[in-house]
Amino acid sequence: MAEEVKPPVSFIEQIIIDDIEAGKNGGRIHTRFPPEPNGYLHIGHAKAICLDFGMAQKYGGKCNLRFDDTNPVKEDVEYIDSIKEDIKWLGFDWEDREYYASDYFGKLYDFAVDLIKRGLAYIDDQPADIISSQKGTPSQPGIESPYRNRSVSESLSLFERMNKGEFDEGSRVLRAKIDMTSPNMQMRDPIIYRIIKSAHHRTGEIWKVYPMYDFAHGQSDYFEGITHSLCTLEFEVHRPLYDWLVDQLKTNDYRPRQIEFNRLNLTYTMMSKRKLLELVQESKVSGWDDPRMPTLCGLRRRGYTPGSIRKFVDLIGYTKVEAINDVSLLEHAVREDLNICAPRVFAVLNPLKVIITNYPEGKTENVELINNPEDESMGKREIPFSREVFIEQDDFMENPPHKFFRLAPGMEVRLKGAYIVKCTGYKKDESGDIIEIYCNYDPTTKSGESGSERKVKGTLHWVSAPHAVDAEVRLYDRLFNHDDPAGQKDDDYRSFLNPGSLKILKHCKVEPSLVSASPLDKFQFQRLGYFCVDYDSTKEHLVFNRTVSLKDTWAKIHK
RNA sequence: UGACCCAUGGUGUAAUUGGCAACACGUCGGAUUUUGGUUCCGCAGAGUCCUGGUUCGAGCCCAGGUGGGUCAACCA
Repeated sequence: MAEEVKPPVSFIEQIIIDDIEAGKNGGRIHTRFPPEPNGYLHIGHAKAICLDFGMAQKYGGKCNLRFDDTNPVKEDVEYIDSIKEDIKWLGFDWEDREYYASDYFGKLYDFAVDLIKRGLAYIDDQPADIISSQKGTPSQPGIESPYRNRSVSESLSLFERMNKGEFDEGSRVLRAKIDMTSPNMQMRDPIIYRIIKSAHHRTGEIWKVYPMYDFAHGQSDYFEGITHSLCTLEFEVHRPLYDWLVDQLKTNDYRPRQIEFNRLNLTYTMMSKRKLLELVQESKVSGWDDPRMPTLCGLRRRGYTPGSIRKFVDLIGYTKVEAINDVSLLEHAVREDLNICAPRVFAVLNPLKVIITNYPEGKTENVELINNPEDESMGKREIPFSREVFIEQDDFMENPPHKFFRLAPGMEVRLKGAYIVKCTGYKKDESGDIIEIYCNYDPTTKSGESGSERKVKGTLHWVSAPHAVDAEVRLYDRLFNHDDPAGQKDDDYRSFLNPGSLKILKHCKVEPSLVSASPLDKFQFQRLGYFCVDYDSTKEHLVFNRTVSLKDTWAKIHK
């Protein structure tokens, strides 16, 4: 019937398809994901991971994991495990191809020596500020260093002595000899090696000189046989340098190609590693895995599924436009995923006691409930029902507005899975707060039995009071109340922190089946939202995190 | 006195490469529903940043503007 609509491919995927057809690099597809081990992965990295691993997977290629560890002062082993865990969690596998830029320090050093010998690199003895001032500005050409034309043998011996530790950090650098008048600043004799005397997490004290990013990345791609080196837009101006270096290195037809795509930006979210670190250090959040953080460990703790993140990334696509994606699309992706896989349970966040006055005292009966109407194979369960139940405070109003399909004096509702009840009265305390509701139930209306056909407007979730289990529920909302918290020149992002981003509810009542739940288990609290068990949770003290609320048409109408 | 990149409904992407601007999310209606969820149906919403040019025909090609972004770390 329906026309076969071929799913659109991104411009990058189109290039890959074309390259395969043209037989470029022997028709091979080989990508890499190159994180720097200096922080935790966030959802922006997930976008890159899905592309790097996804393209390899789809086109019968491979994707390497390569830690870009060229700067020992900023990087640490501590991050390596978390990065690997997050990639696996997302559902990708680098098999045995776990590499480090530091694996290539020897080859890189040799290549640098080779460039010096070919007159394409030289040692500059000037300090950083002088080199910087000679670089010119984007609109003015730079001027050449007085050391630019020193002899090959002098550069060679200085480079060797730099690596032996004979000189102080910052006293000399190795520069590629390209073009100080290039309109592209990256080509104005870029620094390719600098002296660093800190120990490296993998190579220890062996090296005293370390390659810069530009001198490591493209060559590492080349050494690994990468065909498509995918990175974000800000590296676009580095591409001529990437190509220049590959040109000096290549010996046959093979060459890696750098292609840039747009970074992920999300509304009400901040993606800068540095600022996220500040939030952690200033205790604005509980840590890198605070459920409000856009880190993968934060999203995981919040209850996001790997599938929902992949789905989201798939939805937003890859282009060269600097876009800001709406978080509501991410939320849509989790709801869609969780709707299929999360079992439904009853939990009352703000309990209000209902006494069913005509129900026998001391009686308990079990009622049967479907675990997930979207998936029959998830089966059924029984929960206890009795004379006293808790309902949500929001589900009762003394003076209800039009179209309020819940409980109010004289009104009838169904307690889902159990009986239809009618409100006969209520009690207030001295301060006027409603503390108890009285109802009559209709014994002929039990779910599944003949009298249950009768329709009522509203259906409420509930928990039997004597059987209820206490739980703590953490309600999370967006961390910032500005849709672009980091993009405001005149205001610090901290001024946009949402004071209501975390509300802790201590005395929630949940159905007894939940005591056996373990951390990261996901549920739909019926009529409320999706929740998952927090790491802090124990059998004695249950803790749930709200992943995302259900869509709430009533709240919207009523706003 | 620069170079490079980008510009399509509110948002994100498409458009068989020059042939009636489509999809998703969101919004707004309606149906179904023992979740005000889900599902289903439907409406509204852009004539493709501007000005010219080429062409029978331009979102797509060309020229010139405008607007936005990136580049001046011994960071990646």
